[in-house]
Amino acid sequence: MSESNERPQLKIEEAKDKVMGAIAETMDLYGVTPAAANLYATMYFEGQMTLDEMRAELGMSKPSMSTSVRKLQEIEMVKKTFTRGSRKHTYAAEKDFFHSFMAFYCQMWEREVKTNLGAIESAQEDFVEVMKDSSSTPDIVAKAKEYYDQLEESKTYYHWLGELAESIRSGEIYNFLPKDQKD
Amino acid sequence: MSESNERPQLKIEEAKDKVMGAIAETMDLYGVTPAAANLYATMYFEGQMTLDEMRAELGMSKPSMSTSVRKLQEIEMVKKTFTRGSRKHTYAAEKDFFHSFMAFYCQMWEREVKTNLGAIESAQEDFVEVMKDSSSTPDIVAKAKEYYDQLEESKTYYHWLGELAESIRSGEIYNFLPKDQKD
DNA sequence: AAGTTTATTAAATATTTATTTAACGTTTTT
DNA sequence: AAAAACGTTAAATAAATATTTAATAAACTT
Repeated sequence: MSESNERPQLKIEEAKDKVMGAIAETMDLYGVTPAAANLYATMYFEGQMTLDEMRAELGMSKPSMSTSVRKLQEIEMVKKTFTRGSRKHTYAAEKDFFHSFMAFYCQMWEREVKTNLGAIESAQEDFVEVMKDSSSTPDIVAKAKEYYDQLEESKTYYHWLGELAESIRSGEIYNFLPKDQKD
Repeated sequence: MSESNERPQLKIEEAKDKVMGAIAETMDLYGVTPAAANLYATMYFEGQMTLDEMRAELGMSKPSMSTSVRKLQEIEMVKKTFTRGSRKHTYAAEKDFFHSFMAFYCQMWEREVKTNLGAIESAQEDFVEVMKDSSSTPDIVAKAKEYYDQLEESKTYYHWLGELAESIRSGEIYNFLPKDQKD
């Protein structure tokens, strides 16, 4: 690094830091650890990296990098890259935010739909049984019906959420909201 | 509570518990504490509640209820209700999940767009300056341009995310994905 | 096959976050 | 005006989570 390009070089680093800071700051929203957030922010401006390079860059332990990378792979924000000749594994940041958005939210929403809809269906069966049970007093039956209806109403939401996830996975959503919309 | 309705009554409680469990379990996705998650799950099957009733129901401290309620109000999953005659504040769960979805995600995405887009704009200005700087070597300029372009590309995503939030806030999204879609 | 490099797992530690107890301020009631 | 009820804030404790060091396992090289 020569003396004449030090100032611009510094400016580049500062500019990168601004963006990296913002990314790391908003990534808590994605439920990742600070280490993983910083790692992604770093990788966003790098090509592929090895665990050792990550550790050197962030000044953290290798297992921490290993764990963080795995977490980031789970939500598809980092992908493994193949590098012939090197024994070290290499990874690269997924830079297409549309892809990350899809992977993260669809996974999350699908889990929510599955878990809650499952519980709702099961509970509704119970409420029906209570309503049919001859030992239920009228006010018990009324309560059961009230809860049943409340759950039935909520199913509309979970179906919608599932549809939303599906339309994002399929890309159909972009017919409604184009990627390159200018306004 | 008479002896004859104990079985159905128990069944109702068990059915509620299933749904409450699922709600509490998936609410970690919304970044709330376990106390807040359990509180919302409880309130979902109740009408309005006072802090003391919450504490009694969950067996937790009053400040914990106070904090949890405030957090849930922030993401609009609980709203304050007016009860004339009582000095105690009363709160009720927002049972319209569409509303909660909107409040939570739009707030989150708008924060992300604002923070990251702000940093990106600022960084891009820096990269432009580096490119115009006569003391920058050709490879420095090339690097600056590369980063500039990468950021420019990413702006498409943030604009899209902002649009998505807007269409959810306005309800326009339901033209594309109707609430009551059956399939 | 032995030795070396790399990644992962396990156990221990450090840090952060959630929760509680205690204190405070505000509002209402008498 | 004094006392009581209620909610919130502050400090302390408890619990959970992230991170590290140390140990293990797997893959490659010679």
